[in-house]
Amino acid sequence: MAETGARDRHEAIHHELRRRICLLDYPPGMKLSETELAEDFGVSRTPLRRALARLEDEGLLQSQHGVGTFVTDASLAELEQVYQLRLELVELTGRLDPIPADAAYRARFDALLQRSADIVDRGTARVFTEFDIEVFQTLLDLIGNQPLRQVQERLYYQTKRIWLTLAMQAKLDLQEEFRIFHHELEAISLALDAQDPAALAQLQRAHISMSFKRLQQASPS
Amino acid sequence: MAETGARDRHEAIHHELRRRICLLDYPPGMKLSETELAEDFGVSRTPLRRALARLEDEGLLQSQHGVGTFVTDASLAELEQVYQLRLELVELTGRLDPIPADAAYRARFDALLQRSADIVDRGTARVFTEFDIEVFQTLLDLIGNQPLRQVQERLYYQTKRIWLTLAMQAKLDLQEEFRIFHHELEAISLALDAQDPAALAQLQRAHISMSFKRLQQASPS
DNA sequence: GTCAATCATCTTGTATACAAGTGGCGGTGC
DNA sequence: GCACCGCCACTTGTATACAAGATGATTGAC
Repeated sequence: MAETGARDRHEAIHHELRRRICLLDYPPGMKLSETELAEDFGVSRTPLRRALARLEDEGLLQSQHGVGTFVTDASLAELEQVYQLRLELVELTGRLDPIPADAAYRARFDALLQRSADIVDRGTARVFTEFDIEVFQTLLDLIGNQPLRQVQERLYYQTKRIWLTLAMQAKLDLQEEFRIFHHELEAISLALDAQDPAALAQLQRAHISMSFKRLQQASPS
Repeated sequence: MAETGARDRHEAIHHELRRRICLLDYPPGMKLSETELAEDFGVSRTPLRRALARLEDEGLLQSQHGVGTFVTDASLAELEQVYQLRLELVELTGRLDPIPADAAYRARFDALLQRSADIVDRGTARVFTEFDIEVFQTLLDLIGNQPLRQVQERLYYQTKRIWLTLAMQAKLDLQEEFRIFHHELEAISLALDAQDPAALAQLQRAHISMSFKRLQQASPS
């Protein structure tokens, strides 16, 4: 833990902003004010700008001198390559140093599975997205290859906004989406019990692929 | 081209520092001075620190409050996961939107092939590394999937230092390394002529794999 | 002599003042 | 009425002063 403490602060701001962008609190095209954000987080512009710079490197923001800092678009067409890469990478998570799930992890995942059932009954698009992020972060812990884990995380946040965007435009059948996701979690739970990381990865790949197909159908091509 | 001009300056500094780290001008463990670097580039610490922050995110630097900014180690053991991931990713470059090589590109590559022959005769470890970077950048232009290209570039600079480190410790047979690399370029040239991106990717994968094996044998495990 | 505490000096991290740049608003000439 | 020019408010980018932190030397007590 050679962390300086400052690094933690940067990470916290970066994570929070990334979360807000992903949940469309800051929708695509929105102009962000550096001074306002700095006040929100109780820091000056300097450390805040470090977080903004990283988000810009990650493709979630774009700054223009003298104009403003804007949330980037999340169009399916532009992010199709990201989706295709995600498909391949998630399959790699089953082959490159997969971390076996112990009893504690399975208990943790079962808790998620329980909550998933609730969401099917009385969930909203936003609650579902928050839950999806939590599930994703949990599944990241099974990736032993650290650089692969980092890339996966980056690509996830680039593409996840699309689902919520279409969902809020009522282009998606939420009940159907919730039900499919719950089914995916049940399948993953089986793969965890079977201690078969490759199968787990292929399950995820299949669902990402199908989700992408549904988004394509819902999106005005 | 909405680039503000400032972005270009950041990129230039980032690229130059990355190059110096990769070529061991700044060897692992070296302490970098922000003020000195700022003077070198003719800017203040503020924009320089943005480049340093990005290099830290990319794993090439590490800063400690009150102590200094240090070049990270490039041990084969720690970067084995990066190598394994590179193996898989380079294979993907042949499947995800590969860009066919036109006549102009083949001419460009042939020029590299010519220079490669010279290096076999009278090259040094450093000249070879500079050339390797140039070849790598050229091959990047065949990757149509942009996020894949970005990840490839990041991982390359993380691992490339290892070769030069071992080479300067006289742990590698330079003549053999040069000869093998020239052979790889000849094979790649054939794949370009054959317009077979998948074969090209597999050739690269094979050579990365063999290079990794040689590094493992040369490294004191 | 040895140990410990304090201070000097260096580093990175932060806050703030200022420069560079953009866009809009209004005045002005016609 | 309309086109054009200049000014002004606002934003991001940069430079600089200052705070926080760490290391090593130095000085003092014992």
